[in-house]
Amino acid sequence: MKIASWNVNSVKVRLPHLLDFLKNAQPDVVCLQETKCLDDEFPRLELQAVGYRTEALGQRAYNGVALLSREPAREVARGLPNSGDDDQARYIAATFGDGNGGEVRVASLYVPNGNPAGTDKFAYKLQWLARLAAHTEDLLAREMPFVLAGDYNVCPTDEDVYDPVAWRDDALCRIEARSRFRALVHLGLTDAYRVFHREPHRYTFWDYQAGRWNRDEGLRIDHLLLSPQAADRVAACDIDKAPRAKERASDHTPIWCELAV
DNA sequence: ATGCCCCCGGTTCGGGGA
Repeated sequence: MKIASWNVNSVKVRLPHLLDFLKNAQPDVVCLQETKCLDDEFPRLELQAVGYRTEALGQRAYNGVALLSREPAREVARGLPNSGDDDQARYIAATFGDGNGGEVRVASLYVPNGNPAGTDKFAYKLQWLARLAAHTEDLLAREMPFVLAGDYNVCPTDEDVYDPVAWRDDALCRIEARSRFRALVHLGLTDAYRVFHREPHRYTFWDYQAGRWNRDEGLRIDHLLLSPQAADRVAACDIDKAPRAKERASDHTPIWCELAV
């Protein structure tokens, strides 16, 4: 089962690139972030025409997450279970069959950016990561394969950013954000990318400004975190840089992993 | 030090992104 994650920065604008990605990468499940559209504006028919079903949690203009899949999604959860009165569209999860009698729980999540550090936005980011960790403890108790996929807006180490000094006080690199991310991972999750790639300076995001893509000056902030049962089955993981090179690209590019059945 | 670029809608600027 091939599972991909991609912050598309508007699913409507990026639809041609998304259709290309589906055709070229042939994923079974795709986790989207920053869809930036209401659910009834989601381009479901165009995706259905190439064999994908859609489960979406959107809002107007900002945020928005979705799951695309070849097989039907079951037990769809919209929003973190412990989200209280937080109505920002940042989490959707569902269970998918692996085609061999097994099942995998997949979440598409979009952690708040949190800039500038030290503001209420930063506090919201840290609180959101804490809520995600609390929910992850419940998921772990189920002892099943699951993948928490998405734009974490956290650059885990200085090896994951082109200029750690320039970014040290950014909300993506701040110690508090890294600490919350580490606490999440240390519950027992595995960073799928680092199972297969140990080299530093591999990125999933390149800012639109200042020619960052052309200089390969980016950050690794999109992650696939695996439960122990999923980590035992992971057969491959990589970043697909091709979509970022296109005209009118998202500032993020897809990351994917393959779980062996 | 700031902005560069991109997307959205209350559109022709400001908010948010990261």
